[in-house]
Amino acid sequence: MLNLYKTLRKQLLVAIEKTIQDIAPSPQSSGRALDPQLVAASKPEFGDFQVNIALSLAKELKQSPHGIAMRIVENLNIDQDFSALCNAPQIAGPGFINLRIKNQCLVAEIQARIKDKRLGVPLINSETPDAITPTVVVDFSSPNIAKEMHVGHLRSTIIGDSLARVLEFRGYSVLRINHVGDWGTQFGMLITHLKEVAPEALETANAVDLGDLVTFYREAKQRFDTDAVFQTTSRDEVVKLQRGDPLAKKAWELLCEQSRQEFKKIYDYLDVKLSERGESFYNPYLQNVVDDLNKKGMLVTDEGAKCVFLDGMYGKSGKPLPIIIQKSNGGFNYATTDLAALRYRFATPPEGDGACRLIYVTDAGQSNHFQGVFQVAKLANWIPKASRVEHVPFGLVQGEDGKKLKTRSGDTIRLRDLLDEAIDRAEADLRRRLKEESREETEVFITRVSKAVGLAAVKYADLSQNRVTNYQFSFDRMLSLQGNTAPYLLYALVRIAGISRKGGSLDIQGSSLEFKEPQEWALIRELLRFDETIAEVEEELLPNRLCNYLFELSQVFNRFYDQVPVLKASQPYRDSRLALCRLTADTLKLGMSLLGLPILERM
RNA sequence: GCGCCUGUAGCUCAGCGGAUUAGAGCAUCUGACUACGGAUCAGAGGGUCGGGAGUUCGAAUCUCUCCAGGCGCGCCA
Repeated sequence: MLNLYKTLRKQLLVAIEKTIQDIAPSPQSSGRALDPQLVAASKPEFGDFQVNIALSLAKELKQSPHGIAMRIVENLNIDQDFSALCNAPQIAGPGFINLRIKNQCLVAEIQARIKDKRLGVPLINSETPDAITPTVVVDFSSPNIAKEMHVGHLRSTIIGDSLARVLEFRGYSVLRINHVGDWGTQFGMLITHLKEVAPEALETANAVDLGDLVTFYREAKQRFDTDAVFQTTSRDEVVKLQRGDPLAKKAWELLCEQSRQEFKKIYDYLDVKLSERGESFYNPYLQNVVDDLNKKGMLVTDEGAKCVFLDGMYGKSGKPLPIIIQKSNGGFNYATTDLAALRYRFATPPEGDGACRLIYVTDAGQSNHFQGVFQVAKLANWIPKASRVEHVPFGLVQGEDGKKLKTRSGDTIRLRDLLDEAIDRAEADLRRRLKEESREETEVFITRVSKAVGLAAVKYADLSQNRVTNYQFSFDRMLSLQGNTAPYLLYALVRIAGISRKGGSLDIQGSSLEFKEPQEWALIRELLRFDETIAEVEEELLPNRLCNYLFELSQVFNRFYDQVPVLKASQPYRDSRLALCRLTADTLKLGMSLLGLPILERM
């Protein structure tokens, strides 16, 4: 109902302006930015929208809020366009103005949706088709080379993918960047260690498999933490790599390629598309970061490292906390890379992405880091005007014990295993159900449905929570097929497909719709909320808002389905109800596809 | 110690500064299959929105403070 909202807002502004002039005519009071405080009604019985401005104007105009509300309503009633849109406004409580959209307008909206594949969601450039398509960078997933993806990567991957899908649907040119960890000290560690224990891995492709690499990595990490000599050798190895040493580079390429193959399997499985552009990509730009910061006088050499000190950032013992741009041995680290990446993403093509918005989907533990990086970028004037840089943090994945699942010490659930188990459980559940209902289905059907249900359940469990909070990882909860879960949404879809199979054509033109049941009107209102939900997700980058909406839509639909007959109804109700079914299915399908969830007709 | 985040029903969580009953789901209890798939629907019980203060006509929501938990805090990313 975004377009109705906009229209109403305009009409309200006129009426409020007039009201202010009536009560307290003054040159200052006109022409300023007024907020009509038009919001969705807090309860269905209050209508569709409520206007709250009378209460805040009361003090300023020294009149009762109720009186002001009455005058606003009078002025609204003069407007014939308004009267065509809304029933007579009601004043409630101290001075709220309740608005209810006329039924015929709601029906017209529904008719428009039936013909609109975008279901009311406008394209970003729909009003200015000649404008350049704005580019948004979504930086997500970003596993580390030589490590296996674990449940922590799942959050970044799924959330990032969903945000990218929403932005793409809105018409942005989205760069899905996989900022893989392929360039840090970890590499020095690994190469140094492999030189000793498995030199063939550095010369021959696929000499060891990823599982072994993970073990080597773990060993290397342990040596790094305990052995000072190994530490220095490792760091120097990184510097060699960063300076382009051919042997180090060759070893590095082999390791990357091996990991890449493994990552791809997971991404294909999850139906996630990404462009790999790891940290190493920005290597040629690192020195510039140092030089430019130096020119701007922002660098301080401290204990041999080149640092930026920011106001208000202190470490353990109250000492100012630096952001290290170049290490004492000449190497660069992640702040430098992130700064180089930020510049590249804003820079105009071809030597940059020309983005207007940067979105980083990483765990909340990196909040401080990004805050620092963004602040340095701001001070250095590297963030163009009218552009946005956002860290999209998400909480930890905790074990049943409430503690963080360790990523480096080894006790991690492999992502692949998690997904497989989800699918296995979905399959067992499906087979049990088939037996109970004496249904016969082919193995192909069972495999396909289990995979879709399992993966959808895992994804949805993650997406449906506010990403900021930690979440306790639990197979049982994740895979539960009851309540606010993917299977519930899928089931609503399956029911509609069932109606269609039983002879209800969903190919409705919707030229003569007629509704009479409250369950129909509730469903209509719910369907029309889709566009504002998408707008919200685009702005706040919270996919759980879309999940909530789809769940509520499914609930409202199930109520309608349960209480209002469709196929047995007489015309014109039968076709009108079929139109609602069709629109519900379209909305669910589109919404679920924006979450990256698979869709089924039968389950 | 400092910084960031979180604290809402037994459990998992929604909640856009607004209306005498703060919402879902799970779990518990009670109903509904001669029905378009019951993986559903109707209903019940269950809350000092961590504590306190402040701003406001109005606070779960904004500010401050305290308490509890999580994460981070110099050359890992």
